[in-house]
Amino acid sequence: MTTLLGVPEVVIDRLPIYARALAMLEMQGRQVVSSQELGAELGVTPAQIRKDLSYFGRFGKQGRGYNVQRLAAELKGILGLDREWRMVLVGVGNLGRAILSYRGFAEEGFRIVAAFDRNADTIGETFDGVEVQSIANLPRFLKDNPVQVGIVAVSAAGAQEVVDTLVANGVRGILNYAPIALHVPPGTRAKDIEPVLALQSMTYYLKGATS
Amino acid sequence: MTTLLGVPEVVIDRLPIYARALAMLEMQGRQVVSSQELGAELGVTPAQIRKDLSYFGRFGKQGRGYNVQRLAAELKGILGLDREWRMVLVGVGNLGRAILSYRGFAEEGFRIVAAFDRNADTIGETFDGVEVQSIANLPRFLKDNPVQVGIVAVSAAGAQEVVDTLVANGVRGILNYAPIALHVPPGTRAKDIEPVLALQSMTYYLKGATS
DNA sequence: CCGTGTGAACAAATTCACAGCC
DNA sequence: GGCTGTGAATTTGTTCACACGG
Repeated sequence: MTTLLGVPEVVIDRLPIYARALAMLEMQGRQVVSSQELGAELGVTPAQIRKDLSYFGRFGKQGRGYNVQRLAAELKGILGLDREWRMVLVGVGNLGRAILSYRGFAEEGFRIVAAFDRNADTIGETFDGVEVQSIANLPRFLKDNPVQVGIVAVSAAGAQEVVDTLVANGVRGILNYAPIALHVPPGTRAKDIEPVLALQSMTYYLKGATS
Repeated sequence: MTTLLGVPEVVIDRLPIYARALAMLEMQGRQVVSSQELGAELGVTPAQIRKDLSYFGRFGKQGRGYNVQRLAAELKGILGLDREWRMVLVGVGNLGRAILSYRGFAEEGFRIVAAFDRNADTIGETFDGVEVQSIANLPRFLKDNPVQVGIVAVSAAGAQEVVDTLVANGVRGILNYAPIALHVPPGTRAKDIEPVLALQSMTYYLKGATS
């Protein structure tokens, strides 16, 4: 039981995985689950689940396990998933359009409220109900509208400048699809979505295999 | 200096980041770089870079640093990026189509050689030069063609079955876009691409912020 | 004098193992 | 008897600090 501010980031990164599994169990009508079962499902040790949860409280009952509905709700609360989050997308090329059409964000309460691009051909067009604005409008938009997360889907060359604009206008969460290491000030969170990097480390292990 | 088989996975996961930065420096015509500079660029300590590299050899020169071209080539060799990798895509919905149209894979030597879906309306259509086949063809295709990686872009409900088919037919690398924890046997590598999970842990830190 | 490579020191994360409660 | 919650033990990963070569 450490102070709330001191929860290791690896723990925080696992909580959404637990939350997702619990939501699934909840849908299946499951009432109770043990750390044993949850761990088997997720490929995690039961002790790790119990330890992770212990940072935030005592949610289980000895001899029984965890109430699925209760724990699911607790985790949502801890993570801040009991509210809607507003995001802007910057970069509406191929990748940006795919992001706009992806239903998974909205389903989990992450709403893309505006999209920006610098390409004159794209500005003014509408994709999945979002009209693309000039990137010149981005600072004003951020001043006038609450936005918590910026999705960066521009090229590596343009990404840092976009991030600087987002950060300068109060956006403290960045979801980065550009293939570059971003620089963000303390207090800002950036997460990289990098399928190519994932493949490039996987190949190390596949090298030795047949085929 | 540990045995090659014992390199920690976290180290392997960082190598592609180094490789990418070095490729960039190389394009800029840079000859030499120190762990200091590289670390500043990537937000990593110089000691960590040196330690990571020391698992594989001695690539630097005291007092000088690393030859950019040489180190870039070494890392590519270590990771197995000096060859082409063949992948199949399973699931050609919205997400699958976005993956097919993504140029980033091919640019780094990862080629999607076939795509499969179970939806009769989609089978036979062509996206970005790849014709969609019935998922019933998947086992035969894998027997007849060398494929190292399977990209899973089906729903959570269908993902495990797809993975089982891939694994049963010799695919040892899985790039998973489905929002579920997969079960794979030892010797198989699975990596999850999960933008929603990334957002859901980010919100923990954003909760307290203004706006 | 600069920067690598690396044991040694340290810090972080995971797992163990068991007391306590249902 | 079953399973949580948690200190203690262990393992894993990171950083230090310096001998050595250029």
